[in-house]
Amino acid sequence: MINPIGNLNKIFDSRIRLGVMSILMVNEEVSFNDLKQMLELTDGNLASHLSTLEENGFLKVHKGFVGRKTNTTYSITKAGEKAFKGHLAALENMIRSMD
Amino acid sequence: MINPIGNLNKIFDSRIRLGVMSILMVNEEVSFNDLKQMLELTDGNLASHLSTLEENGFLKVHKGFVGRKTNTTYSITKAGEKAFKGHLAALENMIRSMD
DNA sequence: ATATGTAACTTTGATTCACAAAGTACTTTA
DNA sequence: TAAAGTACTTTGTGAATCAAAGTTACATAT
Repeated sequence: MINPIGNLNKIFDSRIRLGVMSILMVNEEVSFNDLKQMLELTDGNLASHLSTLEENGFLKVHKGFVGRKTNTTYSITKAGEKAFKGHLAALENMIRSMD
Repeated sequence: MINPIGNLNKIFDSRIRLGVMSILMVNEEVSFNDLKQMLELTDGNLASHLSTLEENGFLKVHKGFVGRKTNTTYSITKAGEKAFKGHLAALENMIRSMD
């Protein structure tokens, strides 16, 4: 591929999805509310980006409890990790291999 | 800023504008047609992204000739370089400073 | 002189995306 | 019982993306 942007993953063009993935790369499991606060998003906005990532098989959802309150957490899948690493590699490649 | 995506530049959410900038970071001057071929874009699509970058003061345009044919070239501005470097730093920060 | 070609756009129109705000269902705490 | 929290979904609006076609201006070939 000569085209320097051809290997970038379209899913990660979104800064929010990029942010979610980068958080999940270094944190095994993160709750909906923590993501919401870290990224300063409304519920609806976060939920829609999370479902895009889930539909693409990049993360998985765990519905549980903290004490008696519902608590949904998210973690990255193998496929998500692979795709995200691939995207970062493409970014690095684009930036450095141009000379 | 705690929010890991808060320092990303919105202009560079677009893969195409990211590609243009990364090309112009390492090539002093690049023609419209070269950009078009490198990024595999239609005229209109490239032109619109270029004008967004220009409106933001990130690149400048030189209208010249090659022999007798018109030849428009683009180069990065100081502001563009600064913004792009800032964006890359924010990306790196986001990816690495999360633990 | 006419037609064809090339460069660099602009315009148009359709589709998709992003986002806030409001609504929903369920539970919990005061 | 009322208020608040969790995790959504729905709705509506505006913005962004893109291909395709049209445009302007010059160049070259016939």
